[in-house]
Amino acid sequence: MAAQPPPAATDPAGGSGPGTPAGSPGLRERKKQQTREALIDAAHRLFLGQGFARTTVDEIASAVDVSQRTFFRYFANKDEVALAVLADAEDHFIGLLRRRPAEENPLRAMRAAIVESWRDLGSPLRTGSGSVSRALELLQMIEDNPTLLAAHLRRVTEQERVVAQVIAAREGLDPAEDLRPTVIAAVFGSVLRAAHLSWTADQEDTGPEGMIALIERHFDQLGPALAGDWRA
Amino acid sequence: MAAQPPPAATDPAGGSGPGTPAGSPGLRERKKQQTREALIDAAHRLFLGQGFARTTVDEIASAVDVSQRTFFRYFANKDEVALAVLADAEDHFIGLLRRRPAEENPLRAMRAAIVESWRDLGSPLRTGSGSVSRALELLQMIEDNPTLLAAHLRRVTEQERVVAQVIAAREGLDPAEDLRPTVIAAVFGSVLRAAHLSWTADQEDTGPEGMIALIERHFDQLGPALAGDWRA
DNA sequence: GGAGATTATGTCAGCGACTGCCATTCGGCA
DNA sequence: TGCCGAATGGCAGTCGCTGACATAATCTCC
Repeated sequence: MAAQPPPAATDPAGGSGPGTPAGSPGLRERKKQQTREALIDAAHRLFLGQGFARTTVDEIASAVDVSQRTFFRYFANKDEVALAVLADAEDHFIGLLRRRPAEENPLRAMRAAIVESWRDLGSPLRTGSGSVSRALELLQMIEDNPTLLAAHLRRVTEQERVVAQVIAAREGLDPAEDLRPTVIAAVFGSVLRAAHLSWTADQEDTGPEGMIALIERHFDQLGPALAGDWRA
Repeated sequence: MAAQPPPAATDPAGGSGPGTPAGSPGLRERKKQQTREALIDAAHRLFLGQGFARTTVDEIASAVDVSQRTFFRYFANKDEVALAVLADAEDHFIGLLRRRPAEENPLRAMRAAIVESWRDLGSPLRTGSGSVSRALELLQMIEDNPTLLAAHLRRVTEQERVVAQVIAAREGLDPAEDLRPTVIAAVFGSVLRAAHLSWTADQEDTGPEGMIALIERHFDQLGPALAGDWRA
């Protein structure tokens, strides 16, 4: 959904070439991944150091020693490089959701998948140690920057559409007919966002366990919140 | 929340001057409102006619015969002029929500307020007849434009925060302590957005009643969607 | 291992959004 | 009428982003 170079005009990355049997990526492919990651890295360093708005694309590009034009062939805009790692994490989550057992009801499946997803983010498997604390810094930065926040929310919304499709498929429903998948996906997104907000508000609990606990707390409020009289 | 000139640097509009006892707005004030509305009008005409991206700020400004610089004193960016009328409608909704009777439970209050709000939009009271069909065109345009959609979602999210505060106040709760207001506000936002999407998808039902019916249908799916097994 | 087809990269020119600065004009008010 | 503050205009400049074309690197196949 977002792991690759994306909306850029000529798409420098993209699946391993036509001839390559997907066995080994090939030199060209490896180089592309390399520059992509270098760009993300440099961008994050600069963003966190001097702020998103005060960092120009030229700075990022020359930090990696490529032209500005090349930067824009990897990322459609400045926002995208900032949100790239989150986008990757979201893709990972979707994969996990798809693999949840079919017997689980939708809400349980989503909850389990998101928890798994944060666990994985904390494990040493992921590239770049300290992904979790970096994620926190990123979320903080996003929350502080209107432009970034807008772009992030758009991404998240798009992801909700995908979640709705997955849920509908699991239950054998047509999303155009039955509103429940869409509604439940939206509700799920809401709970997540509320949890993210809490996480960035409290500066404590930076580990993945802290986030997981927060997510579960918010999930647990869903029933009570929807129940009739709160003062009862 | 967004009815006035906003985040612009020097804020050309703003409450009636210091000396003015708020009785009559004064010429200066009237002129400002006038240019503001003229800008919004011209912008919408151009956007709907030739597309958002293909309309330059210069075009909008010269259509109203003001300088580009002046445009940016009224609106912080091109997005804002496109979303201005929606922002006003949202403010109206918040006002209605505040006036709902205290006995209603939160979800009922929100549902009633949003329905009222759309009714009002359809009534001849509002400026510019055909506000509703214009709203539909706007939502369509927003949905088709990534940048606009992002900006819109940010606005909507900000509004959710306000809704959560209002709900918390109604129930005498502290939003920092009790997660329920935040969660329910988010859920409400989700339902609305899902309804908006349906509205722009189906091209029929352009009247306010069509939208109201859609909103209620989505609300009604909330319970079933959250209930355990969908196949039961 | 080299010719030729692909594809990534660099360079350049240009548009459009947005901002700071200063001069000018206009409405409010004594 | 004349002063004050606020709104406007004009201008120069930065930055994000794009199209077009030339160059250089990789890949493919013989």
